Amino acid sequence: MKSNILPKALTPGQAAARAGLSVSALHFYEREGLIHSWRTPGNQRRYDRAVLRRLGVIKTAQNLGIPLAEIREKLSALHPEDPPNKEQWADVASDWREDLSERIAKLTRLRDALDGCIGCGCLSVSKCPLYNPDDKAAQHGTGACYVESGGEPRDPGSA
Amino acid sequence: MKSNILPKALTPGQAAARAGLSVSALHFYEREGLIHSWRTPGNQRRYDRAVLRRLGVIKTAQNLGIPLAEIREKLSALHPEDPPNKEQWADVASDWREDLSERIAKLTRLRDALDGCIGCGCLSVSKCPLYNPDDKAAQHGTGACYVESGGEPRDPGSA
DNA sequence: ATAAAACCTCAACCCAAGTTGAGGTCAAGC
DNA sequence: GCTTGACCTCAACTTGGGTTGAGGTTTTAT
Repeated sequence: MKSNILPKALTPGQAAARAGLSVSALHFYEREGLIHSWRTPGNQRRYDRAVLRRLGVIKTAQNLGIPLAEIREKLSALHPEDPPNKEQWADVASDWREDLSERIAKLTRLRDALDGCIGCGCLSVSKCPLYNPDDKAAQHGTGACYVESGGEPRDPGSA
Repeated sequence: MKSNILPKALTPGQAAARAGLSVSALHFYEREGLIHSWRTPGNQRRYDRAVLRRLGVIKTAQNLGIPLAEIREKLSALHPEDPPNKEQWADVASDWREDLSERIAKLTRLRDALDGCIGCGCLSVSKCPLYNPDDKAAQHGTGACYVESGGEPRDPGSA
């Protein structure tokens, strides 16, 4: 630690520590076009403090299972260095909000299904939604679709 | 399709089609000890119909981002071939239910945070929870922890 | 002035979760 | 009795998301 005043630029180590990531991950994200840095005369990376927000968003989104490619796409709406303006950010955020809501709904449906299973001894084939593929799914070929409810079937190749 | 009466044993192709998976995935799951089959005199696999439930559970859990290793662990509580009894199943299910609740809570926290961002123009560093790592996280070294709220810090090696 | 810590690039490796393909066998219909 | 499709094994490949290590440079602290 060299000082307590907020530095205007972050070294890789600082950025990594503050984002809770490894330096190699920062390199990786940069190669993948998710973040941006500039160099010192001695060729070392420096990051704008704004990178921390990007990293926060990246980490968070990843945590949700959103692949980096998709994160990059959403983030590409924001200028790589400039602080994003309100509109841009709002667009990204509301896009993700929808995504999030969908995921929440899906998990909630599943949890409810699981609740049913726990409570009712529904192993009797006819009621348990987790058991159901057995009886119903043969009709359209995909299993466990009760939890998808609107997702694309994703034909896995064989039949 | 050879007949409409429910067969007692499923061929790989049937099982795959009804579970919405590929045959190669079934092989893979079997190698990994998640499912079980027996062989015909001619060395071809046959699956008990109960495998469909297992596959449903596997697929569903995977959908939640639960890694196969963990799924295997939970499923190992169930006899590989016998229909699981109520208690066993309830144990597994309620375990997962908790997992699910946690994930839902996390996603919901994130969505709310995002909502705040959209509504309030909180790009001003001081309020936005997605922006916050910048200001707060330096205090304990991990970023974006507002959304973790209880997760382990997971020191990534450097500093 | 020098030693240590942090940094650089590049290539190779790791894991998970499968898929793909080669080369061969089994089973069903005509 | 033969062709066709489903099946078998085994090894290699794929993608995503990084990590590790070698070999060399820059920056910082004393």
